[in-house]
Amino acid sequence: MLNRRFLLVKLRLTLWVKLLGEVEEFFEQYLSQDSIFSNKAALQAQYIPNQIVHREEQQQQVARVLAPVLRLQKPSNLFIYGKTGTGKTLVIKQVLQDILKVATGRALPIKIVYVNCKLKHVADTEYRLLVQILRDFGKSLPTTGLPTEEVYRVFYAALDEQPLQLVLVLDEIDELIGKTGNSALYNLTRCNTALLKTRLTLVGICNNIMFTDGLDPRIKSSLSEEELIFPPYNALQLQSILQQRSSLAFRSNVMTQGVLEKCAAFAAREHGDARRALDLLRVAGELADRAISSQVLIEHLDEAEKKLEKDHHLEAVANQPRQYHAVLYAVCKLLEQRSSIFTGEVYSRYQFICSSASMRPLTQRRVSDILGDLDILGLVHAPILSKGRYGRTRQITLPYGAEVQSKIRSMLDESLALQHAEH
DNA sequence: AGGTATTCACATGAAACTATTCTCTGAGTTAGG
DNA sequence: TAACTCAGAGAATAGTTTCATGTGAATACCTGT
Repeated sequence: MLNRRFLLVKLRLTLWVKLLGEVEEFFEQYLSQDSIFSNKAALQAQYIPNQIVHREEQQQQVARVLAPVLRLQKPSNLFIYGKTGTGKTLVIKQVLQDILKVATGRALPIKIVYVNCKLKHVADTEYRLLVQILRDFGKSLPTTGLPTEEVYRVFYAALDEQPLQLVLVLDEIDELIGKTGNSALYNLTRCNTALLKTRLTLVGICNNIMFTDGLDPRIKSSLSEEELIFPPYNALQLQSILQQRSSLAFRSNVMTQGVLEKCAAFAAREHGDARRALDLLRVAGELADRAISSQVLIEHLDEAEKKLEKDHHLEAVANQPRQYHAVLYAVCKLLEQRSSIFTGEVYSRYQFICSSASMRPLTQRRVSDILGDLDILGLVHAPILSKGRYGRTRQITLPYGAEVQSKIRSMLDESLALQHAEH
């Protein structure tokens, strides 16, 4: 008995030492090879390059609209539309940076506040938005508990402490409206009537061009005194953007023929999203680096595309609450047997799963919403289908391959910790 | 044959409710002079 | 008497439930030829 144990321990130890040897060897090799990156940050979304290619015109226009601020006159409010990855945020940040540079040089009382309204629990409600802005003024307020009026009082007081030209940039403003309705924007657009010394200029950025349709016309007219649309990049433009960034990010001669072209083509297919193109290139670079290759090859790019898609799905699933997991699990289980299913079936399976995971089941109304949410997240495909006399429901399928599916299923298994096997 | 009424199985909207997190306020308690 | 503690009220917010209404096309039924 003791002998056997000894042998087992010895075996484990040798395995470990062997593994250690391999890992060590990998590290040695990794270090001996120079990284193919020279400045990886240049491929990240936050990076602001010195020159923004294919957006010169928009840059000029934004600058022209906001220029009066330097003469301490209030510029028109500006509204910017454009799909994700069309350079809206980049352009506005660049222009504001320049304005600030000139202003600080001449000690002009100009302040710029940038808020991303999408950030959950940070600036996605009227209250939180104000608190977030106030933080820029060095005032900290509780995250809850105060009446909104009180927060406004502090807000006005802080803004009016001394004469100031304030430019407030609200990125992804549609998120704010979606959640809180018109009131937040209405109050902000009317801010200038309540302020004595300070002038507030609003710059709204939004991905959804249809967004203003549901907006109160009064807000709409005051918010979009000037409008600017950012068109998507085409494949050629994406290519030159990638060219610019890759020359900053990678060492010379790292790119093989055709990688940038293919990368641009991938992204152009998805409505010209430059952010996605850069992500793709970065991941391809990382994969090449990890494989201790001295060049980024087409294979790395293909692999990167798969990895990005898989990571995107897995991350999205991991971030969902438990009830969403239960619904998704019901969908996965039912789709093991059939190619498409309907809401009612999902609900009854979901109830069963809830009982085996000892969770209190939600109502069908709520589950219907959850299915809609999962559809928006791209975790299920659930278009509404009318079956004539047999009713109207969602036809649900899964939009990803078997490999991702099984990963997701095991992730859900773990999260739900189902006691009795759910077959 | 062609028209229109019905029917199904949910989708969708609105309002109300619940639970959580947090601040503010004032009453009660305690410690120190 | 000042400092501290603690419960209760009030507010914002997220997540749900309840109730009511809407929806689109297959099918059933009716009408006129």
